[in-house]
Amino acid sequence: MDGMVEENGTSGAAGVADPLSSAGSSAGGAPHVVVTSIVQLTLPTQAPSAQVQSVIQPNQQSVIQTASNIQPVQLPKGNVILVTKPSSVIHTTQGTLQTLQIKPEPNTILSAQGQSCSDDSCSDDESPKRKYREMLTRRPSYRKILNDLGGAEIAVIPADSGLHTLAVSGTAGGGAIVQYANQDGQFYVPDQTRKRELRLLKNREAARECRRKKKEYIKCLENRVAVLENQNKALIDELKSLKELYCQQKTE
DNA sequence: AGCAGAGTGCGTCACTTTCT
DNA sequence: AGAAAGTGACGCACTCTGCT
Repeated sequence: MDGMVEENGTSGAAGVADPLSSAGSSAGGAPHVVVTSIVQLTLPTQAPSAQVQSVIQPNQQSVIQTASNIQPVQLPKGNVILVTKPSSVIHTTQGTLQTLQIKPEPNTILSAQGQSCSDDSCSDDESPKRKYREMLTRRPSYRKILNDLGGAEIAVIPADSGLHTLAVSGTAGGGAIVQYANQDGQFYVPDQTRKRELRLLKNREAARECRRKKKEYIKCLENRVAVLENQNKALIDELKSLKELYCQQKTE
């Protein structure tokens, strides 16, 4: 039996763009597909299942690390197989390596371009407009990614934020609210203006939060890079010493 | 000191995704 | 389906840094 790697519950997010590589470019350029997730990994020679965590890159070899503090979960059906390279490397808790041959299941959606798709959403419509839309499909939100990674907590907006203040008192913390005088000389804020101000304020807060989460996400990826670089270095060293040992035994 | 360019954060718009 | 939340892109302001 071959090993199988599945992503949990992001089947609707096929073909998402990497926020790092897509920085500064919108619709132009080929989208680089990156999905981060908790995945369920079944190894042929290991325990029935092991919970792993990874940055998965379709069309590329993917390095997957197990996280000992994560409990295995039951995954829903209809998952996305993301690792399609036969020689993807899996790091298990035991530190052993497995080379996996991964085969798409009948109901599999592959998120990388030009790969098999048997889902209803993949019709025969190959119009440029549809392709363009598919290309623009967003990756999951940073909240979702971070939740999937089981990493940093998303902070709750404090109760004394400007948003709350505005909702209660109708005064904006940031921009000015346009006021009008009625026939009695009293000032009032037109409903439309108030709605707009509220929307702008909310969006301001949302943008701030989004940037914070983006930074957190990038930090998370950078940490992962550091870990993987260390592991890579250790593996190279190990390979080197094994080679030396082999050469020694050969010459004897 | 003055200037130019890079880097960063913010507010806003437009659009997508998620929630109710 | 409509509202709310999330986010990419853009332009602007500000700071920092290296150069003259």
